[in-house]
Order: sequence, then C-alpha cells, then structure tokens
Amino acid sequence: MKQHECSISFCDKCAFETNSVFKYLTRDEIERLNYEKDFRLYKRGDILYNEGNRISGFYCINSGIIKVFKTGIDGKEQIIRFARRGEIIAYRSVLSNESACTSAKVVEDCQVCFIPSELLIQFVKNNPAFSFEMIKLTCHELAEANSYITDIAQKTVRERLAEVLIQLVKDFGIDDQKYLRISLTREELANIVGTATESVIRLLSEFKTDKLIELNGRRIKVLDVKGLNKISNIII
Amino acid sequence: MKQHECSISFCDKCAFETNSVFKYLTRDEIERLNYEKDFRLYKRGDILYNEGNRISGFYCINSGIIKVFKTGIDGKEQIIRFARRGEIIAYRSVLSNESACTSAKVVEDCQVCFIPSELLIQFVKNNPAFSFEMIKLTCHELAEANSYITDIAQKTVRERLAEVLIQLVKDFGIDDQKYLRISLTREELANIVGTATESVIRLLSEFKTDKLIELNGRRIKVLDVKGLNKISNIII
DNA sequence: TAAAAAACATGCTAAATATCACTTTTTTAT
DNA sequence: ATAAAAAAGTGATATTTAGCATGTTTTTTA
Repeated sequence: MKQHECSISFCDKCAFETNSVFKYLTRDEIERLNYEKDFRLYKRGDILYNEGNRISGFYCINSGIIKVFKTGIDGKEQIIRFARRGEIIAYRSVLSNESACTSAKVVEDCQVCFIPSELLIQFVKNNPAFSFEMIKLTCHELAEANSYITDIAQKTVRERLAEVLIQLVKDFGIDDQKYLRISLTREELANIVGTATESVIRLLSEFKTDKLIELNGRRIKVLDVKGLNKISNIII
Repeated sequence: MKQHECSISFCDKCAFETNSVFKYLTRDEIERLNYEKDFRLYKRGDILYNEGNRISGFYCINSGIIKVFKTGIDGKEQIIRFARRGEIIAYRSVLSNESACTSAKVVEDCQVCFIPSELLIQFVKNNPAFSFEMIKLTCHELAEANSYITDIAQKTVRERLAEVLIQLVKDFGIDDQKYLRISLTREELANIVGTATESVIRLLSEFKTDKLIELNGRRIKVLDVKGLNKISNIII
C-alpha cells in the first residue's frame, strides 16, 4: 500500500471516488490517515467485532459488503444496516467511547482499512468541517433508524419484505440481467425484515408467483420494482 | 425573562441544572443563546412542528413532556421518543438541513425555548467541545434506536409493553405512591410499543391481574418492576 | 355541571405470523 | 468429485395479534 510521495495516496483516491466523509479532511490529515490505516482482508463469515467489545478503532470498507447487526433473543440477528465501499463502521462506539452496540460480519469478501480511534477523535476535535460532516452522517443514520422503527412497528411482514427488496436494489443495484448485486441467505433477509426464515421463503415464493421476482438459488432477479413498491405501501 | 447582568441567566441556570448539552458552550455563547432564545408556552395536544416541515430552529424543553413521533399508515403515530427538561428536539433537522422527519406534540403542558437554526450551526462550527457533545448525543440516540429496532423485530407485544413500562419508570420515575410520573393514553402506549390500542388494554389488565401494576384511570401504579423485567426478557 | 367527546373495556372473529417436523436442494470443504 | 453441512422449501398446526362491534367510563368543554 506504499505510494510515491507525489502520487495520490490510497486513502485520498478512495475518499474522492466514494465521496466518503474523509473527503472533508485536509491534505495533511488524509495523508496521516493513509499512513496510520491498517489494510486488511476478510472472507465471508469473518467477524470484525462483536457487540460488547471494547474497540480500539473503526473500519472503512474499501470493497465487499459487511452486515452490522444486533444479537437478540436466542442469538437471532437483527441486521441494522449494511456497509460497503467508502462507508465506515464502528465509528459510533469510538466517538461515544462506549463498547460496540452491534456486531459486524462479512457478507461478501472484503478489503477494509482499520483506523485507530485516536485519529478519528483528533480529526473531529480539530477539523470543524469534518466534524460537521460526521454529525450529518450520524443524523442521517438516525433518521433512517426512526423510519425503520415505524415500518417494523406498523407494516406487515409482506410489506416490509417488499420494501427491503426495493432498498437493496437502491443500495446495491442490479446487473444487466436484473440480478440483485447482493447475495443474502433467506435467514439474512429474515433478519433484516424482522421475521422468521420460513415466512421469508413463503413470501418470496408468492412474489415469484406474482411475477415480481425470479429466484435462482440465492440470486434474486428483480422484475417489477413498481409492483414491489405498491406492495410495500411506501408513505409519501 | 430579563435577568440582571451580574446574575446567572435563564439558559445558564437551566443548562447546569439539567446537565444539558449547552453546558459545553462558552460563557459568551450561552449568553448569546439566552438572548436569542424565544420562550414559549404550550398546552397538551399542541403541535410544535410536523413531519415534512421546513423548520427555522429547534427547541429546548424547560418543563413538561413532548412526544416525538412519525406518522405511519392511516395516520397512526409511532412514538420515537419523549423529550423533557433539558433535552432538545428537532436539532437533527437543523444540523442536516433537511425538513423534519418527525412531528412533536405536547404530552404534558410545556415551557420551551425556541432557538434559531443559525445559532446551533454556529456553535457546532466554532466550538469543537460542543460539537463533540452533539456528536455524542446523536450517537447515543442512534444506539437507542438500534436497540429499539431489535426489540420491535424480535419481541412479542407483551414483552415490549413490559419493557416500555420499565423504561418509563427509568425516564420519568414514580411518585411516593408508586404512580408513574407520566400520564399517557392507552393509544399513546400502543404507539410506543407498536401495537393496537386494544392489545395494550388487554395486556395492562393482565399485568394488573398478575399484580405487576395497578390501574387508576390513566394513572399507572408500578408494583413489581422485577416482575416486569422478567417478562420483558431484557438481554444482558 | 351537564352534555358531548374521547378514552377505556371486552367479547368475538379473522388474519397474520411463528413454530415444528421433515424433505429436498444447494453450497462448502476435503 | 463426493461427502457433509448448510440452506431452502413445504405442510400442518399453534399462537399471537389485529379488527370490529358495542357498551361503559372518564375526561373535556361549553
């Protein structure tokens, strides 16, 4: 990961390509980040950190997909969000100096950078523009969480599953054959929606019957986003 | 609300008594706050702002209780949180410069201060210590939201109602006769738990039969917090 | 303080969802 | 490539929860 002095550094490149929050760091700060980061590889199923862990830093995802989840009753996961290229995870715990309130596990093989806590805290304390962006980021996540609470509380499982599929299309996109660019098990889908695995299986079959999707093993082909939208009953 | 120059100002007093985030403002800043705030009175049922509104400032609650909620299907409210003395609402919308993602309505008669947006933004941009506290505040709310998502997704209505009652005891306390210091309608309770009003009514009756609570109209006497804890199945 | 409105309560029924048990298919690892 | 493990799928059933109708009580307001 060493770069020529004159060339654009790894972090600089990543920050600008992904429009990440690090775009708001100064030149010096981003070079410091580039120097101090620890580049790591993870495979599907690997755990980055567990709920309750005291963590000494946070992660910026360079490639791959990570699920962030809480562990509930009988060890059942509740997926809170996914993180992908350019996004950071575990920053909440670093900033509030608390142990992790979620766990993070690799969904699709990842390249991530581990960044020591002190660095984030220094950036936040010394760079108001960056600090402001961090606030915005957190506020944005908060708004999303609030919406999700309302959805889970008020919508049926069918509506939520449709909504989750739409959201996955928005976040990860579909390829030229309309296949969703993220591969999740039925159990993982159930752990986003907040329902039983069997319920997801049954509803996906229904959606298939209704020609909204097609199923090829774990791959989901999204045929009718409008139809899913209608089912999901999205407000406003 | 005018004070002697030499005396402690209204905002100064409030900030220190309540340990609010404004404690981290400088002397000058807090006097500026004190000068620019607009003190207002609201009665139960009054609306401070509605979801979707562009807002020109945020609110600091001096007394009373406000519910912050989202409006879901068929206008059903989902209560996200309550705000009371020393707490601020609508700051998220101000900081992210978005329209309000929630509505705020008075639950118990309130004295609140309205504070113009610019002031908060200036404080955040110029005072790193304050900014850091705002980040912590947001992170804390985010952690709570994530927990709540997991609860709603995984727990039964019965478990959630028990948990909500415990949380209300923690947040608002009980008086010498063990009556909860917040008075909510059954519908409002249902809108926290995320269930139908009838379900809350039935479950409260069950809790009463099981000697966990007593009901006197809208007032709830909490007899057995341990019992409620057991029902709520709180993790860790 | 009386009338109106809102909230509370309860029984009945229907719908949604979870759970269990088991088979088949797909994926993973040797 | 094949055995083992994991995931997907399905049917039957139980449980939970919602929805509706209706009567009662409490609260609000004129």
